[in-house]
Amino acid sequence: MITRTKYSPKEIESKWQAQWETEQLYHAPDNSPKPNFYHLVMFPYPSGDLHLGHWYNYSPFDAYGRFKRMHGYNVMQPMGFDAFGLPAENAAIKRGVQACDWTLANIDTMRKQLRRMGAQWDWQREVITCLPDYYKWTQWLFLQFYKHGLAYRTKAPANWCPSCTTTLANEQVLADGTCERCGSVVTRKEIDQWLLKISAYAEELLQFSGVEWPEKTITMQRNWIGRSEGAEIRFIAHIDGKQEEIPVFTTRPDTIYGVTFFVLAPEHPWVEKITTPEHRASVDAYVEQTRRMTEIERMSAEKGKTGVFTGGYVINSVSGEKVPVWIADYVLMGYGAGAIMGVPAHDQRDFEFARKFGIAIREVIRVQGEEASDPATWTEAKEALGVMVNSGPFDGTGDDEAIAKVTQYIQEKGIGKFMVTYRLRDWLISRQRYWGAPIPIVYCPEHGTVPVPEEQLPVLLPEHVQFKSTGESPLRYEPDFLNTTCPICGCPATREADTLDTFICSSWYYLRYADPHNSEQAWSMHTLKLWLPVDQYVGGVEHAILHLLYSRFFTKALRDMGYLDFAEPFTRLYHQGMVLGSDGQKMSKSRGNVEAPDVYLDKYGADTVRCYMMFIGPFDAGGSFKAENLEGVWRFLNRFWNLVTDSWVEGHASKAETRESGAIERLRNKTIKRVTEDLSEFRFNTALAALMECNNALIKQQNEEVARTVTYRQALETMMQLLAPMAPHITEELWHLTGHIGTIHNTDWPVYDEALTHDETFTLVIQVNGKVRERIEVPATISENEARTIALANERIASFIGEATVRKVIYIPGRLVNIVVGAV
RNA sequence: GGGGCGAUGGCGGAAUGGUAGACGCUGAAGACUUAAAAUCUUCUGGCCGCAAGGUCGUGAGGGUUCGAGUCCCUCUCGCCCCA
Repeated sequence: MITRTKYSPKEIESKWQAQWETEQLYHAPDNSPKPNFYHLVMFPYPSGDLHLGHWYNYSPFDAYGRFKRMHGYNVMQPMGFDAFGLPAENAAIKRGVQACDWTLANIDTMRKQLRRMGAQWDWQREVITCLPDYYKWTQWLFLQFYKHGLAYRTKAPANWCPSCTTTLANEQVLADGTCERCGSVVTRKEIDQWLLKISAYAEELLQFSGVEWPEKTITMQRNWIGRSEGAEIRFIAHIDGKQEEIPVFTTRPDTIYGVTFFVLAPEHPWVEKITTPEHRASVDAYVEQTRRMTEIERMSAEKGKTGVFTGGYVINSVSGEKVPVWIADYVLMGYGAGAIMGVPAHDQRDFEFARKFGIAIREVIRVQGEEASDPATWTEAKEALGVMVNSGPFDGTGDDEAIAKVTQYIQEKGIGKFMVTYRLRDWLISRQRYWGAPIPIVYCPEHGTVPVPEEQLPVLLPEHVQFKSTGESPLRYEPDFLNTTCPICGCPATREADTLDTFICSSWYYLRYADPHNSEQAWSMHTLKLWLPVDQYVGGVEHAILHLLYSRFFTKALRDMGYLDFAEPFTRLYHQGMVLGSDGQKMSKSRGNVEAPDVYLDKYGADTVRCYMMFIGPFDAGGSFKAENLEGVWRFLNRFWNLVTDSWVEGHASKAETRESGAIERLRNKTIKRVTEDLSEFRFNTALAALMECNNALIKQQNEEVARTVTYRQALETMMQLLAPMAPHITEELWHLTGHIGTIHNTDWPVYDEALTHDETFTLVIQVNGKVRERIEVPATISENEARTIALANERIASFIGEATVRKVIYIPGRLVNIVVGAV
């Protein structure tokens, strides 16, 4: 016997959150007898505000984790903070606060907001990447990469803002190539920087064995890595009387006889040597002009080709022909060899270039069956494979063997070789920034680059620094930090003043969650074996390339170093969609369509907001946030609350069942099936719809006799359990109100009997020529013959058939009869 | 330019090749109320019809099929990724 009460989420939600926390209900122990399930969502940047996007992402995620928990798994669902990065530094510069204080205060706020969700976060495993007990191991990992030859330092171009006198991250350079802060044109500057050799894993990163990832994400990574097969061919240059070789990479060695010019990237070291004095001025000007441009601008197809002649020539080592050397910005230093052979007839970009500068276009590949034509009349390059023509000894070599034949020829002659190149470049990890993990390297005048010994880690980041706009890390102006001694000889030495890209921090956090408090190691093999790889990973598709590729690289590299024993970090991956403003546009302050969840939390409580997020639509599709639609979910939860409390107010259930009990039991089984299947497949919206339907059906009968049966109450109890993953507070409260002991979240997920998931009758649809003409309620057990007979005997149907001849009768069990009639 | 995804009522969205529009929002009418809110009931794709019912209808156009929102082809528009 209970008393009728009003659903007041405010009271029950904070009550249960406190209770769960006291019991540490959501801590996943390492030594559970249950099977472990590692359920991970991408950790947030601590902006200090848990916005609607987070709610949209985390609500269904948590519901799925709870669903797995009720299936008997020891679910580890950790939460942490990706806490290094620019916003903290900008806040520090702008408002004079310390980056560390700002970040930690934000984390406190967000932790509170995250608690209000009532999600099953395992707070005992929290990681915060900006704290020394975490970044100590980030630094340690860097040293392991260094030790294994996977980290190296070299001069690399960085985005440089001449007005702010600082380097910028790629993300800070706007699409038009200007600085996001001051609007000046960003140029490129060569600086000594650290890189990780991700390219060494290019080939393996193309493999995705054993992972269940969205196909499009796999494709995006494959395209990003950009494997291409071809040949390296060396061209001959005569410099200062000496014969030199310049290699180029081409995917089309079969077009070698079509080379009519040669292009070097403006940064190519040979530019200096090959340029003749009379072209020096124009070449220098062009190089300077190119330096001001971003790669995006350079590669832009709309821009039109530019370039200048160097005055120099190289010799095509296959044909022996002498061709002019140009420089042009469409050739990038970072890809291939930084030089290309220009084959205007069969490469569109070369074609455009040749047209613009009046360079000859020579056809050397002809698609079979095509007539010879004058390339001067072409409007575009012919890139298709074909038979070699105008190619000396190779004339007539066909499609399938042309590339192989030429490749073989150059290998034999020693003027080139088969080669695979990748678009993927090494990962530049130096940031001339303060708020990141210091790179644990010391520069000694005697011993050069010296790694900080592991036992001296962490290299602590000073908490109070001065910011100057010199374009260098602020750490360079912290003598206490910068000045140290050489670990080898003890002489005065300087520390590396750059910090690590924050993507390094997030490339291994999922490993640390397995063993977050280990002060001896980054993790122990033992705990890793318990939890890794991540069973289910949820996060935005915007990380399809960077974070997800870097993490895979880390995993593979660490496997090869012997620190772990699996090849892929995330077994199953799911991308949530994006939640939009009520106008269907991306939420942004400038559009004025930003919605803060807190308002709705105060009004409706977390359960309603959670459920609404799931009800918007398919999880991977995203959708518009519409405040008025919260009402629907709110009403549903209230109706459910009232139904349950009213039902139990009546006291004990009656012993006798009624005629309707069977239908209730069928409804219960049907609902279990629908919700189970929907949640397994991340279809939270339809799972809720099924529960709403069930609720509506039970409400219809709440004043009938059947409402006092054990069966009816059992249906309500099942509903509490089915709803529990999505609305954890209200269901927990009702579970206890209705006399249950212990948390609903540890109960076993309801099971259904397939036989009871179908009604005893169904609506048989009768069609004539595919048009629905009649619907008849028939027993589920009806035979085909009976169904046909009923259909043909039906009066209405007879009138539709009229005098026509019945040509065919199609019967779909459990659904319909279609009578196909033709003219008399 | 290439690749991918999508287009269903006033709105968000449901639909193993088989009853299009579940579920929810909005709107309308009614009940309760001094009144309002909340709640409850009924209706809510267009057109014709008093009704029964008919008819059209899933971006456009073709095709396959007894039957197409669903499969195939062409096109339009939108979003994402790559260039």
